[in-house]
Amino acid sequence: MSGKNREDRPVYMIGVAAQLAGMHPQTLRIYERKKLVRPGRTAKSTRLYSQKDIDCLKYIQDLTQTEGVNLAGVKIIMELQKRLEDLQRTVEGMEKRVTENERRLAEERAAPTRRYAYELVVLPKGELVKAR
Amino acid sequence: MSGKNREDRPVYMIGVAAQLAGMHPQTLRIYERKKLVRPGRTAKSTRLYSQKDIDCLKYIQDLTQTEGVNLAGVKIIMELQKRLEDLQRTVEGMEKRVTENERRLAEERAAPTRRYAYELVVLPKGELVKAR
DNA sequence: TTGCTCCTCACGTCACGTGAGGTGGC
DNA sequence: TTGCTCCTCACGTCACGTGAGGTGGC
Repeated sequence: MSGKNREDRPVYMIGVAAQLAGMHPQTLRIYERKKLVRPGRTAKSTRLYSQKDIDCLKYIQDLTQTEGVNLAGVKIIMELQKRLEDLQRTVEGMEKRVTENERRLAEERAAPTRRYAYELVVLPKGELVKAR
Repeated sequence: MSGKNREDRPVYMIGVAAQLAGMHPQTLRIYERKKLVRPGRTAKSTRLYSQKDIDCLKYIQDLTQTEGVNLAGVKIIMELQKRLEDLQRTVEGMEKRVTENERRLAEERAAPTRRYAYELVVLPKGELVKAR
């Protein structure tokens, strides 16, 4: 993976970002102070927002306008969402492991003879095995 | 499992519940209206709070007082917490399944000879097996 | 009767969004 | 210069907790 993809590249100045998100520029400054969004900065300290930041702003807007959540709540909700997504990925990874293991286990049980037969042929030519 | 355990039994009337949670009784009524807590009711519609309800009230108090979250936020946070706990239980169940399967798989691989040896002795007495 | 319960309505406080006012660099 | 950026301060609105006021059943 490369470090930053297109979505992560900070490109919009605050005025454009605010317009894209349908918000007041001052609101974006408030959100940054409360650490809800972390735009990049130019050397001259002008804020630069990425597409990901814009998406985040829209999500915050949904929580505050539609759901009526305040900013303290938004912060915690976003953290929980992140933890949920991480855990969801963990579950998916484990699901793969479980089905893979169960497939192997079934394989191992269905065909033990085949494997053993191979182990038998490594005996020296002409030798006999006596059954009890 | 029995349906209700000790924690779930609604026993405290609103005045006692409010005292235990360190809140105003009226606040408890507000929380019920917003569906943050669902106390039981007597036939005469007097609210009855369980220990679980009291714990829930204390959790809400922590979110509102310490974290500054409003009630809309509390509602969503509690839902997310529940989903996280459910998912956490799923992960634990899967972990058990993974380790159990991997143990069996290792067992199956470490001792194929033992199992095959058994399969060999079911041959009729005195019969011979010729190696290639 | 006392002390609880139920409810509704009103007020004070605080969070937050909007906007004004003044600055500085492309 | 124009239009952006940066910042701080102030005001209006709304959510929510507190409490009053009036009711009814152990």
